[in-house]
Amino acid sequence: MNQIDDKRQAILKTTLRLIAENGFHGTAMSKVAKEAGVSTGIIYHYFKGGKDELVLELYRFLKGKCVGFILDELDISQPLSAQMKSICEASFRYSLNHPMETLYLQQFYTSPYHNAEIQEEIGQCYAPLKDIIERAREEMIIKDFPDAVIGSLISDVATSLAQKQAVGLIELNEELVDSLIGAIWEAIRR
Amino acid sequence: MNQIDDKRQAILKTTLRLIAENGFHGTAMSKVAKEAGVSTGIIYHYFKGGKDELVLELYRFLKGKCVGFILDELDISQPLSAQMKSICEASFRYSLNHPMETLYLQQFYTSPYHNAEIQEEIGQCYAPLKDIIERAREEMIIKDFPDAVIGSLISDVATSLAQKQAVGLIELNEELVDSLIGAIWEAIRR
Amino acid sequence: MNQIDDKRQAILKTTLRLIAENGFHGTAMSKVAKEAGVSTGIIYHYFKGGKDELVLELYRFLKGKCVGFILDELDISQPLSAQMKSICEASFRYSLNHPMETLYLQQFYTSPYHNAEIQEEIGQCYAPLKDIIERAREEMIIKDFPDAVIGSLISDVATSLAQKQAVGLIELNEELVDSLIGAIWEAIRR
Amino acid sequence: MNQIDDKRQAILKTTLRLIAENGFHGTAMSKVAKEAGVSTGIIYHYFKGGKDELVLELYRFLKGKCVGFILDELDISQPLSAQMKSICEASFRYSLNHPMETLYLQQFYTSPYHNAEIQEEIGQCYAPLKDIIERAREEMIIKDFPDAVIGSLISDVATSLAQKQAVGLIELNEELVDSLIGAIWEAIRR
DNA sequence: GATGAATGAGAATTCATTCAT
DNA sequence: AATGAATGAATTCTCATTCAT
Repeated sequence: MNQIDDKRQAILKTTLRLIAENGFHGTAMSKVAKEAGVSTGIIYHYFKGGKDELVLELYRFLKGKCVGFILDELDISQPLSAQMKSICEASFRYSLNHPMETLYLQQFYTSPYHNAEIQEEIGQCYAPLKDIIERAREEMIIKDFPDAVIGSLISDVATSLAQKQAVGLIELNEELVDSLIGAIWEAIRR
Repeated sequence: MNQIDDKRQAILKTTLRLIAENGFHGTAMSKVAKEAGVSTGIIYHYFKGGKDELVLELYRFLKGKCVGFILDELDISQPLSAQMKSICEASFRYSLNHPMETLYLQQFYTSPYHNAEIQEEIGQCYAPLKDIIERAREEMIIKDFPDAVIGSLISDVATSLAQKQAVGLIELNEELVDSLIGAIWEAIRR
Repeated sequence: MNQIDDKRQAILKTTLRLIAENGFHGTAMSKVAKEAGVSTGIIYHYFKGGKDELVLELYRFLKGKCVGFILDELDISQPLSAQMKSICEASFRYSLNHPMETLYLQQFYTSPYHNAEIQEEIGQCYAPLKDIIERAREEMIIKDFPDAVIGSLISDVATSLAQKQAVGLIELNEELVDSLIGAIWEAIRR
Repeated sequence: MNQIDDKRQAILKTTLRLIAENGFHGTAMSKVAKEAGVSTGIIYHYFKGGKDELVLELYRFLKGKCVGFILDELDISQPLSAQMKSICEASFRYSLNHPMETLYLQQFYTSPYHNAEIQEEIGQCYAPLKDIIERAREEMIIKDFPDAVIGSLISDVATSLAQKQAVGLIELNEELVDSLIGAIWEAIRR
C-alpha cells in the first residue's frame, strides 16, 4: 500500500462516512476533500468521472469486500445445507457489523446512481454464491424462489435492522441475532 | 374536496411521483410546481416550512394511508393468530401494489429528513397494530422479538422486493407472492 | 420596453461590452451579473441555455441590427449598381461606427460558438441582400464571385480596420474612409 | 535539430493544432502535454512564462514563417510594381495554404494576448516589406493609404476566406484564387 | 390566494501552475 | 531534464426561498 493508494483510500473512506452520515446530497466534494485532507482537484485525478465515478467505485469496493467476507466464511467441504446457512449467517452478521457500509448501500440502491448496468456488473461477483443457491434449490434444500428473492430474504432484513440499530432505534444482542438468523433460515429453507 | 385541497393534493401527488422517480436531490421545487401546474410561490403557502415540510407531510400522509389499509383489512373478531397473519399479508401486498409510495418511503428512511422526532410521531399511528403484536407475543403466537424487529420482518422484505420489481429486476406472480407471505410468516411465528 | 425587457437588454448590453473588452474566456457570468446590476441566477432565467445561449442570442441580436441598418439605407428605387454600392458603404460604415459589436463578432466567428447550424440560421436574414447581389452578378455589375467571397470583400476589411482602430493602431478620417469604400468597390465591381 | 528542439517543436506544433481546432479556452495545458507526448511540467521548462509565453512564442514563430515565405518569393531585381504584386499574391496564397496558422492568428488578434507591445515587436520583422510599400506609395504605384490599411487589404480578406474554407463554407479553386488576387490588387493599386 | 421574477449561497468541476521525486 | 501528483482559485450553473404585484 503506497502513498498513492493511501490517498485514494482516504478519499473512499471519507466518502463512505460522509454519505452514510449525511446522504449523497449532503456530501459535497469540497467536504470530502477537506475531511480527507486533500485538495478538491485531486479527487478528480483519482476519479476521472467526478462524483458519479467516486460513488460507483465505492459501491464496487464495498460489494467486493462484503462478498469476499461471505466467501471467506464458506467451507465448501461442508454439505450444501450448511453452506447455505453459512451464507445467511455471514451476510446477516456482515451487515450488522458494518453499519456505515450498510447505510451507504441502502442509499445507493434507492438513488439514481443505481441502474441496470452497474447491477449487471456487480451481479458477476455474486456468481459463486448464485451457484450454491441454485444447487440448494435443485436439491430441495431451500424454497423455489428466484435468486433475487432469496437475496432479499438473506440481506434486506439485516440491512434494515443494521440501519435501525445505527440510528439507535433498536439494540440487538448476541442471542437475538442468533434467533434472527434462525428465523430467516426458516423462511428460506424447505 | 374543494379547490384548495385539490391544489394541495396535486402538489403532494406530484412530489411523490417525482421523488420516487428522481430522488430528493433530483426533485427541485420548481419542477414540482411546473408538473403540478401551480406556481412555485403557492407551494410555500400550503407548506409553510418549505421543502422539509412538504417531504414530511407526504411521509405522514403515506404512512397514514398504509396503516389505514392494514387496519381496514383487519377483522378483530378473528383469533389473534389470524389477525397477525392478516397484518403480514396486508402489509406485504400494500408495498407490492404501491411501488411509488414504497420507493418514496425507502428513500425517506435513509435521508436526513428521517429523524427520531418524526419516527416518534408516526409510531403513534401504529399503536393499534403494536397492541396486537404485543398480545401475539405474550400468547406465544409469534417469536419473542422487539416490535422494530417484527416490523422489519413484516415490511422490509416486501419493500425491497417492491423496489426490485419497480425497476424491472424481478417479476412476482400471484403464486410467488402467496408463497412469500407464507415464508415470512414462518419466520415470525413460533 | 417594459421592465423585463430592460433587464434582458441590460444583460445583453453588458455581455457585449465585456466580451468585446475581455474576450469570451475573460467574461465570467458573475462579472456580467455584477456589471449589469442583476443576480447570477436571473441570467439563467432569461437565457435558459446558460452562457452558450447568451452568446448566441447576442450574436443573433447584433446581426439583426446590422442587417437592419444596411436595409434601412437601401433605396430599391435606385439602379442596381447604386444599391450594391449602398450595401458596401453601409456595411463598411456600420462596422467602423460600432467597434464593440465588431470586436464581438470577430471573436464569435473564430470561437467554437460559431458553427454550421447558427450560420445557416443567420444566413436567412441576409436573404434580401443576397438577392440584390445575385442580380448584380447576373447583370455583370459585379465580379463573378460566390456570395461568401463578395461578403468577405464587403465586410471583412471593414471589420479588421474597425478592430485596429478600436485598439488604437490606426486613425481613420472621413476622407480615408471614403477612399477605402471606393477601393473596395473597385475590387468588387466589374 | 536535436532532441531538445524536437520536444519544444512538438509542443508548439500541438498547441497550434489544438488552438486552431478548439480555441484558447478549449486548449488546456494538460491536453497540449498529452497530445504532444510530454509531461505538463516540461512545458514550463521550455516556456518559463507558462501559457502566455507559449502562445506568444507560437505567434512569433508563425509570423516569422509567414514573412519569411513572402520574402522568399520576392525578387528585388524586379520593378517595384511587380514586387508589390508579388507581396499581395504570396501573402494571399500563404493564408489559404496554411489554414491552421491562419485560424490561430485570427484568434490571437482578438484575444487579450494581443497587445501593443507584441504588435510593436512583430512590426519590426515587417520592415523589409514596409520599405517596399512605402516606396510604392511614393511612386504612385499604390493608393495613399497608411501601412496598416494596406496590410488589411492584403491579408485580411485572405485570412477570412481561409477560415471560411477551413470550416467548409466555401471552396476556392485555382482560377477563383487568381481572380481574387487580381481584385485585391485593383483595390490597392492606383 | 396566486404568480413567477429575482436572489444569492452553494455545488460540481476545470485548469494553470508548482514541486517533490 | 522530466514526471505527473497535487493545489486551490475561479467558473458555470442550480435551486430553495422570498416578495412585489
